[in-house]
Amino acid sequence: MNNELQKLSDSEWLIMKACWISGKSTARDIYQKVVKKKKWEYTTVKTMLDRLVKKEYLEFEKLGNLCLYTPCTSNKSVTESAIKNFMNTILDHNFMPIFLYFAKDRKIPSEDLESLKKLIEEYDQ
Amino acid sequence: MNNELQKLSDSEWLIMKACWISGKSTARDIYQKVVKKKKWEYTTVKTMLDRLVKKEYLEFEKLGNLCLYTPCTSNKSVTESAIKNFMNTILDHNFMPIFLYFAKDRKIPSEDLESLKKLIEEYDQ
DNA sequence: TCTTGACTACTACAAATGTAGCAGTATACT
DNA sequence: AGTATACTGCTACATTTGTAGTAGTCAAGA
Repeated sequence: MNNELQKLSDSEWLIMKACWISGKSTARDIYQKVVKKKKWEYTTVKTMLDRLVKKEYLEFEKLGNLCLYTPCTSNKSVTESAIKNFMNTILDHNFMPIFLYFAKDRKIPSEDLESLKKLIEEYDQ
Repeated sequence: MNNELQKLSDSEWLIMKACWISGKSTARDIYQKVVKKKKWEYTTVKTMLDRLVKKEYLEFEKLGNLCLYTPCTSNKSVTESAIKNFMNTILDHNFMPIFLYFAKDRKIPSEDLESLKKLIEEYDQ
């Protein structure tokens, strides 16, 4: 479900990540997480939260005079459609450039390598 | 070099792909390729070409009254930085979601699988 | 040479995005 | 109770993106 969501901008991704980590949170909570990465004003974060509600990535709720925001999309499914879109519009379903990038990236945790090998085995039989 | 280029939008990607395939081309050439995928007006394509010149992805040249556009960026390097940005802002350098997506995608050409295996071998020694 | 069509240069305009500011109200401290 | 704070709701405004339209010019055919 939740299929036809509008795309997220890079900035909105940053906000959503904080929301997914925190679960139901006040604007200030999210602000405090996010400001460590980006020097945004509180109201900037607030604006983006409200836009994410409008885009139906977050649910909105009031507790007294506080605004609470809760993710109503999962990180997993949103990430998946981001990948799908990326493979579609940028890479034309060609995985090689990613694999090359992966292979060149010397910072890869070796568990990733292991998982990948396992996936290939499975896929391969 | 050519490092700090502005990001391309999805639509601009479509145009750039046509440009990379065609090399130096007139606006009409590009339009004819692109219109098969997107029902854009000629002037829409023209506008995007001009924006891509401004963004320094294309070089501009006149031949008589014709406008010629030539890529001055390589598909490879632009793709690479798109991947970099994607890994950065969306996936936090975690390759697993891509691999999972790859593994689930039953339409993968088996050469891709082979190449991936080879890459892993190399990386793994 | 007049007309028609192709091309370009320039302009347009709404929606999305980045980035807040401000005024008003609710709270909490003195 | 009065004052300083914290929050919210609303507004703002420049830039980027999507998507053209139009007027003027050049070239080719009648």
